[in-house]
Amino acid sequence: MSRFGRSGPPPIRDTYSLLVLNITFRTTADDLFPLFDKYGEVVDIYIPRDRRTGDSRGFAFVRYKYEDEAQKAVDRLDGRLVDGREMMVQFAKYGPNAERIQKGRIMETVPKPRGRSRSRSPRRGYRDDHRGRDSRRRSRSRSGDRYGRDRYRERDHHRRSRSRSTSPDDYKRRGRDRSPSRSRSRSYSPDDDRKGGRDSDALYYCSLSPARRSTSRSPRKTPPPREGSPA
DNA sequence: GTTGAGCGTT
Repeated sequence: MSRFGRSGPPPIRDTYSLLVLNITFRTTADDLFPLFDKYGEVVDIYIPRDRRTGDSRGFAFVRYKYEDEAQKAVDRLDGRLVDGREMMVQFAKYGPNAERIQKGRIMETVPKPRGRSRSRSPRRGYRDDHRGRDSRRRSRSRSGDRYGRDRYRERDHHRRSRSRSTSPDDYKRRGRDRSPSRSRSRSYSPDDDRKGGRDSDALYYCSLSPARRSTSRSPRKTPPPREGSPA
């Protein structure tokens, strides 16, 4: 989901995507918005996050409306010091659906209603795209060993947790909680839970997290106790 | 609380 489009991501074919790399993990889209918006009309900004922790992966996607503005932003914002780190701005090479895009613009083979020429070549010349693509998608950092171990531990923990769930004790607790007749009689309705879930229209830039700066930029040291307590 | 090559919707 985009921060600028509540109705969904805007058409990427009409926008120029820029890839911003080397940004801090604390940098948000709102931090890049004023920087990129100054050099052109930013259509949308999206920063992929981790589904586990929810933190930024260290890069962002900025979409411009015009190519010249995007090029200018690349030339200007490339190497700009943001939050103490130089971010690298460059045109995106691949689209969200792994489409090949040039100069930030998708050059997908649009289904041109050219008559019978539509189904001429089923698939051909795509072998080059399949190679050299396995380097990524692994851990987001070179410390993947640590993450791999952590993930393994997490998996083990999850397995153990599930194993514990299947223990007679838990089973008994669960069996007591849910009645066999009730579980079948009553079915939860989505409206029951989400009733009154009013969307926040005032939520323009929900990425704004001033608390981040407050906690990070304001290393407020805890007030020392009245007396030195022995450790 | 950490890390740093890369390409996308929570």
